[in-house]
Amino acid sequence: MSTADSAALQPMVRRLRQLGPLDEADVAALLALPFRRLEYRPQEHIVREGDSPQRSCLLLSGFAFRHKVAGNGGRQIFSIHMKGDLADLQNSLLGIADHNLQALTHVEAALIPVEAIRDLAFDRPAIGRAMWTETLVDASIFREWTLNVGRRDARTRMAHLLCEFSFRLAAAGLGEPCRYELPMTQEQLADALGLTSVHVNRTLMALEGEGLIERRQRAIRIGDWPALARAGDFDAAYLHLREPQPA
Amino acid sequence: MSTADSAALQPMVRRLRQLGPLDEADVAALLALPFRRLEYRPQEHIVREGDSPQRSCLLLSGFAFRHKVAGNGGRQIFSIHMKGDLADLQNSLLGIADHNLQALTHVEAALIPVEAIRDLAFDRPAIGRAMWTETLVDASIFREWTLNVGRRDARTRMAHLLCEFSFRLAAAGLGEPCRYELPMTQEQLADALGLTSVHVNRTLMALEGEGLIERRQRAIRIGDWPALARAGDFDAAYLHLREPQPA
DNA sequence: CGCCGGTTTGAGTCCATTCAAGAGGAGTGG
DNA sequence: CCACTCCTCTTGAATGGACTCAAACCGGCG
Repeated sequence: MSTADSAALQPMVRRLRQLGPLDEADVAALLALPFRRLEYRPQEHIVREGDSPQRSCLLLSGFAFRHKVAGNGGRQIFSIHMKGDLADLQNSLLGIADHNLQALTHVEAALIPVEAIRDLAFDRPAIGRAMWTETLVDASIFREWTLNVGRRDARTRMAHLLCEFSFRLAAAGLGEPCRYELPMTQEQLADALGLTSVHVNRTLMALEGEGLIERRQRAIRIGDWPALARAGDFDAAYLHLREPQPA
Repeated sequence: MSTADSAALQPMVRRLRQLGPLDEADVAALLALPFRRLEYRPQEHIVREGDSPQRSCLLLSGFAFRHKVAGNGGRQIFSIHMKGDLADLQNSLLGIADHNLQALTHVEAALIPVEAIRDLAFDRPAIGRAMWTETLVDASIFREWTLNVGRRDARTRMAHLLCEFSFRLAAAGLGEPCRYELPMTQEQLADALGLTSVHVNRTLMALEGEGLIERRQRAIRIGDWPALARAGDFDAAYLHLREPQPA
């Protein structure tokens, strides 16, 4: 456990400040949290369903995803996490993990003891409020994904995901909204959208054919943001961000 | 605003105690919360997407549901709420509602000012923790529903919903787990499962044909709980309850 | 060079949808 | 008490969006 390089936790401060105001003492307390740095390789599990983790995971770089596997073998991805996200904050309160958290790319993480998080959340109301809000925004994203999977067709789902990802990358300070690297295989996209990888492929080809996006490998370029947002039935309200909307 | 009949808030205490330990002072503080009683008729909106509600809604009797409507007109229901649930606790922290809360049946509710809830949550850690946990369990249910809609076939989805409902009714102290009144039309079931009402009907008929359930109007009898749970790929872990499993 | 994971494409199938019509039940008003 | 209406449930037939199976292609890498 180390508090040496406390500036390492800066991405968390940035993220929490999007969710609620923090004063300097709050920030200092956050940066003083004890943590342990750890790296994960692509596909490596960070938390497994059934675990009782004693640390919560802050992402410092790379991408991770949460998912669950149904009895028939089907996998459903619930969310993609990026720099600054407290990807399993819920495990600080719920004793037992009800789903998996897995690295999507190479990941650098800071693991923070759950008691330290809990104590801080209840000692400093502004921090507690921001953290609680973080989990509420998570829930809002889950609802939107349920709507996506339950009531939208493949084309709309795909466009919606591309918009969300663009939006959140920009909010996390990771590059321009209209040109980014999608860190997922088409099979992983399928598991996020409730489709098969074959159909994801056809859908991407179709979106490209319509001129809504361009692709080179996994690099995405959004030609016409408003058009893609329309195609994806995308309204960023559910992300509860205060950042200005991209282009 | 009244604190007269403070025993009215008892169902909330019962529910929060399933989520975390509360001492007598906590319970007294909860029961002393100011609130206003209000009734809603079936289909009446309690909170609308875009609202900024100043009260949170505790259900005293009846059922309510949360949902959102996609651009194509499709509606997705995210959860069903019952006696004791704080159905829009999230609106105490997020300024603006991102989805609708609507009465399913006739509803009696206690509306509690959001500042009173926030103050209590941060003054009394045990209460704050239980409330935060309530929203985390909500999120867990959303994830399970995403999995349901994204990766399970109609039969499995339907069986899963029947199991969840049975389970939660029992936990809320509303009757036996194997015989209950499902307070939804088949169209509402369809919107919860990401199906059409026609297919919901065929699916229910099929489940009945297999002998997994019996129906009379909307009354459901579960003949063989373990069999239905198997058919529904149901594992109650995601509800994070401590109650004993029914039969 | 040859493997390997990921992507692309084709053809046939199926689960759920759509469209449509009829039956059942509860409530209302004459 | 019956006729009428409205809503929900039920059933049938045809359609379609996404799936399955399978093969070929591609780029990166040892």
